[in-house]
Amino acid sequence: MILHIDCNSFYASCEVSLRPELKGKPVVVANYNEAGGGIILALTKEAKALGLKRGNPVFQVRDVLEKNGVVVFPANLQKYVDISKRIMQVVQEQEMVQAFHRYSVDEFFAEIPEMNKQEAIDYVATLKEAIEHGTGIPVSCGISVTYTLAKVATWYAKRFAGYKGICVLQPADIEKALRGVPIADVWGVGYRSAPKMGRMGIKTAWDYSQKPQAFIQKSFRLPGVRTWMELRGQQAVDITTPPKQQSIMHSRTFTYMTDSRETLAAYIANYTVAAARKLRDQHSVCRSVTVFVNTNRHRLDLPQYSNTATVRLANATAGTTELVNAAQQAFDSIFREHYQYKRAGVVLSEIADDSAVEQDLFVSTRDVERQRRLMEATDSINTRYGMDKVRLAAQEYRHENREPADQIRFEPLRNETTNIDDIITVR
DNA sequence: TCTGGGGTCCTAGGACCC
DNA sequence: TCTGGGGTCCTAGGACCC
Repeated sequence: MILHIDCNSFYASCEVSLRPELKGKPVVVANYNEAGGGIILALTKEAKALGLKRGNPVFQVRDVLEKNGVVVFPANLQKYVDISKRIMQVVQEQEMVQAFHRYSVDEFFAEIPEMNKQEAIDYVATLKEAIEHGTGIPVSCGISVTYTLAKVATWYAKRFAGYKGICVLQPADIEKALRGVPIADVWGVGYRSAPKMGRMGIKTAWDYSQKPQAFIQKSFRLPGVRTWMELRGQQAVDITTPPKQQSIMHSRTFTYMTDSRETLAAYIANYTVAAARKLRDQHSVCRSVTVFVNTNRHRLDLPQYSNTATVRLANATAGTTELVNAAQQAFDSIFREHYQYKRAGVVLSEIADDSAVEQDLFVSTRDVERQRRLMEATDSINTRYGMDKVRLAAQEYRHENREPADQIRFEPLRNETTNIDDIITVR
């Protein structure tokens, strides 16, 4: 049987677990942005009760936030990853858990032995209690025979208080359960396919599962067939993640639009430096560098332009200077004057282990070694004294002189899991 | 004024080959 | 010049996930 564990309002729960006095209060986590906040990423149920939703731009809901004294935290991914790993530890200490996977920062899958419904509920209740006691994070659990059905079970566990956060779907329960789930809420069905399915008369997960396979194949291709099989109780999804990441991205939406080539080039350099650092931290090298730029897609009154360019390197590398050079080259090939740019980013791909670097005939091993030592030195200086204390000239740029926005109040950024100065005190 | 960031997988179609 | 039939490889873009 497949067990799915889903953390409730994960980012918000993390903040509340470190600030217990906020329990029962409306709390949201939003990504921080100097212009007045980005979008809401997670909210407690008290915040949901105020009508707030995931994805709301902060500026649109500031009145609701302020009037109700909602506590707003800036998103702190590293902290959430740390807490996620602690949850993983707790689960792995439990008996009978096999093939355990962390699917995402807030979701886990495991296999558990066959047992009857009541035994499964009792077993998972113990596990759920261990997680909540060990980390302070409330979770919902679903159990069924495939990954997709286990997620359907969790969908019920979250929605109906009667389940107390645990729902088991046995084969006999599946038809009734699928009849109650809108097709758009099924794992693997996104915002593009759901309306298309609606026009075909597919309203629920059950409707989908009853279509002929050939029809599904023709309309929704392989991913659609996998979802179809899973809903019919046959495992078709592989959730094991590749051991190494295949691409590393760093991108940002700017506070203000800019048409300046120099400013954009400096941003690109910064993003490349950040991505290269991530690459080295996982002991990898990459062979291609992709740069993209976008204008503001919400400003339909302005001319739109989006483009992307990839530069393939002669040799895989993790050296900042080489990667920045490649990124600048890619950027130069797609930059166009007179557009108001709003977003840009860098993607490193064709990633491999740094132990298996092919040697370039034309670069001496001495140069490679010097480059490696330079990266080690800059990384350790920047780790100790702060980001970008040592940087490339290409990263410099003039800050645009703009009035700071009338900002909503964010909680101070605290790193309780990684910074000794921020550690919590327990009495 | 202000609208996120980081990923994976699949496939159609172009560009080649004989 | 055009025509057919049989392939392979690559890549941009779409769709999905959190």
